[in-house]
Amino acid sequence: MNRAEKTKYETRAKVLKALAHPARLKLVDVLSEHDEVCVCDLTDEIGSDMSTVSRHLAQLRNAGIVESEKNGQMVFYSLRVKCLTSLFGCIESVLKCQVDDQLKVLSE
Amino acid sequence: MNRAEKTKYETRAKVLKALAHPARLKLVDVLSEHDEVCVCDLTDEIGSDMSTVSRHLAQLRNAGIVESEKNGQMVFYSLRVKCLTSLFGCIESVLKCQVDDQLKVLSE
DNA sequence: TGCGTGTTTGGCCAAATAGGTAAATACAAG
DNA sequence: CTTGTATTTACCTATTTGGCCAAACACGCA
Repeated sequence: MNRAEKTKYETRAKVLKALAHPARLKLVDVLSEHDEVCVCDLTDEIGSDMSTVSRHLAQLRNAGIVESEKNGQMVFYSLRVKCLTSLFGCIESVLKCQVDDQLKVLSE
Repeated sequence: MNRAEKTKYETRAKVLKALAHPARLKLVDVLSEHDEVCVCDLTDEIGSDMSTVSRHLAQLRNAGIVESEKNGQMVFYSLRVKCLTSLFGCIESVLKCQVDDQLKVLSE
């Protein structure tokens, strides 16, 4: 891998890494169903400490997946990318393959 | 998050985690351009130790993204999922947003 | 059987990640 | 200015990850 290629895959990996955590996937899911959600509400959805949720959100923001806007003493997060549905569709098809494997093994 | 929801996001995260590494993204890219590739050739492409590449491939296989078949003393890997192009398209659009941000900052 | 090659695995270490508590910051209201 | 609420950050600890080397395996071939 040369320099350019390396950075290409590194930047892609950075985005995927930001998504590769159950709590952050849930956050993206919740945000895809609402326009803007404050950290306190997201904290309720996740069920972890608010500091933990805040850090997860910061990771998503660093990756360019969400953006935040302050309003009074609250911070509202929203999705920046709308294509995540197709992405999750792909993930699901990977999972479907796995299920098929299971069934295949059981029927042998 | 209840039990069912939790496992749902955990399984999804597992797939994303398997993809979230530059070397593994490169592997997927190479495999998407060929039918079957042996570990030795993939090792040349990545430029790491063969043991390292082997472990990366094992992770992709555990996630259901690739499959392997032994032929003689060589092991050939191939992609199981064909929709990864659309997935990478989505990643690229996230990256494009980031570039737009950069330009916006520079023009201010 | 023994040798050479391709692949995987075990052991180890350095670095990154996740999550909690507590402290710091920001803002609104009195 | 002080108090209370929302959010982020600092610090600490436990766990996971990535990578290399060496050893183990698996197979083809003499």
